[in-house]
Parts: sequence; C-alpha cells; structure tokens
Amino acid sequence: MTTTGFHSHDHSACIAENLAVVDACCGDKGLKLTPVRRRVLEILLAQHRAMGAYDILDKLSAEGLGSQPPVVYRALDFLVRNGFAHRIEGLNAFVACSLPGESHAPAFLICRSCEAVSEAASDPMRGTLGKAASTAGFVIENAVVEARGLCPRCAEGANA
Amino acid sequence: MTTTGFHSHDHSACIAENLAVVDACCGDKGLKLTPVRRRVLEILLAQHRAMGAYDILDKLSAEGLGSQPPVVYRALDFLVRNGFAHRIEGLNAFVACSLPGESHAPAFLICRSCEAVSEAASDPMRGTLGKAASTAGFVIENAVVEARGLCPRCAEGANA
DNA sequence: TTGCTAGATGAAATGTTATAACATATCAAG
DNA sequence: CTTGATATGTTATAACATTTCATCTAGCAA
Repeated sequence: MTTTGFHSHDHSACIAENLAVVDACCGDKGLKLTPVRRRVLEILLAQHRAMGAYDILDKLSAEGLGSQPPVVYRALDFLVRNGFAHRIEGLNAFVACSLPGESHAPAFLICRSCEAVSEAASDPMRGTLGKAASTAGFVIENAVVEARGLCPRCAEGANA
Repeated sequence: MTTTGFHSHDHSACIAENLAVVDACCGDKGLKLTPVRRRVLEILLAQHRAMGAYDILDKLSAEGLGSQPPVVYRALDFLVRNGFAHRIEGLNAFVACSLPGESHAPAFLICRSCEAVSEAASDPMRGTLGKAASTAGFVIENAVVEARGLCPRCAEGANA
C-alpha cells in the first residue's frame, strides 16, 4: 500500500521527479506539455493539496500566462485526461497525481482540517462495491473514492 | 448485499412506503417534515435518479412552493443531514435515500447512460481504503464512494 | 515555398451550482 | 402577549464550468 502526501520529504526533488516522469511520458505518447500545461502542473505539485480552478487561474494570470477560465480548465482537462492530475469531486478541486504514468484507480484521503490530499491505490471492483455491482448486474467503468477525515498531523493537534 | 433502483417494482408503493418511514422517523426525532421539505423529497422519490437542485427548484416554483435557490438548498440540506436523501458529488446532484432510517455508509452505482442511481451499503473502513488510511495514520470520518458505469438495462442496449 | 490541417491559445460571454445576508412568518413555551 | 427557536421568502452574489468564435503555431504535403 503506497500512500503519499502526509509524510515530510524533499519537496523540490519530489516536484522535479514528478515533472521528469510527466515529460518522459508525454514524449512517449506524443503529448505536448505546453507552457500553460506545465505551469499548471507545477502549481499543483507545489502543494499536496487540492486547489480550485480559480486559485490556479489567479496564479497563472499573475504570471501573464492567460487570464480566462478556459485557459486553466483546458490545461486541467489535459492533465486529468492523461493521468497527471486528478479531480477531487467532493471539493470541486484538483490535485497533482502522485504516481504519474502508473495505471490509475486512485482513492483519496482528504484532511478536512488542512486540506492535504493523499493518494492511495484502490481497486473498486473488489470488496463490497464489486459485489454489489455484480449482484445488481451493473458494469463499473470507474469509481470515485474519497475519504475525508483528519491527517496524522491534524489528528494530533485536535487531541491536544 | 441490498441494492435498489435498477429492478422494476411498484413505484407508487415504493414512494408511499418511503414517505411513511420518513414521517415516522421525523416523529421519533422531533424533526419537522414541512411542506417544502416533503415536496422536495417526493420529487426526488418520483425517480430513482439524481436531480440537480435547479431541476427541483423548477418543479417547486411551478407549484408555488418557493422559487429561489435557498429554498431548495435548505430543504435538501435538511433531507441530507437527516439521511433521507444523499448528495451525489460526481454529478452535483441529489437522490432520495433508498433506506431511510437505517445507518448510513452508502455507496452508489450511477448509470452514465440513463442516470439511474442505485444505493448499496458500503464499509469504507474495510478493504484497501481502510488499510491505506491506517498505514498513513489517517482517521476516516466519512467516505464518498460513487461508481459509474452502465446499469443492466443500458448495458444490454449498448450490446445490441 | 506555399498552403493545408490539427491542435493549442486568447478572449468575451454565458451557463450552472451554491451561499451570504437580511427580512419575515410561524409556532410552541413561558 | 412576549420570547425564542425554527423555517421561509427574497435579493444579491460567490464559486465553478462551458460555449463560442477568432487567431496562432507546428508539422507536413504538394
């Protein structure tokens, strides 16, 4: 079980490595990581938290990289479609993917206090949900799994 | 494993029974099922599908029961808080609860074709997600589990 | 080189979902 | 009949997302 996001780490290396993987992946697949797309990914990577599209847009436009909603939504769409970022439905917000290039059935642990987001592998077809689906004759194509609660740091703070 | 919503049934009885349970439940807990709240629940019960707040609002206002967004959002808030309805995050929409009065950790099967929604019991603390959380030291308070795909009827149609 | 094509971007307007803020009504308890 | 609590009505606006159309650029074929 790999989860990332709640433990401390060399964050600039983490960003650099993620970007390198995405770069390579785009090269392989003939995808273009244009300046806007790259910058949006960098903004997301700068924090292991969910950001709203308009928060990202504020940053972008401060840098002169486009100032209208479609600019950021198009970039996010590219990143999400290609698995470099994920949408958090429960927050109407976005996070960088922790495992770009890997196959994806992500589940999220979202801290309600600090809004940090951690990504875990999941397997929606198994367990209760899979059974319910097969009983009902339902064909699962994808699943949203988002747990909310307290991250280790905030849980500790809450007890104090 | 109980799932509801995809099989055919006596729908007017299904509505009546659900309302009766909710009525009783409100009586027990001293909650008021006012006309607006009751009507919103009826509108949701009329179909085993997710409806947007503004769709509901249209119906309400056609009947003279309040015509502004807060009216419907407040009614939905009441219904969701008390477990008589659920919010579907992936659709920004709402469904009536299939098992009002029961304890709740619902998971949803949502047909992308006809938008029918079926509710299943889930147990987010178990399985992959629970393991990931305990490994990370994350305390889950609640979870959103929404599977999208094709319901039996639509799956059959798609194969034809 | 020219010109075609597809994908990416810029910009304006609009659509959709949700809440803030404040006023009013209703009703049961004292 | 006042008070306090809860529910509603109403206006305005915040927050999130898409449509539309024009323009630009890279890659490529004639």
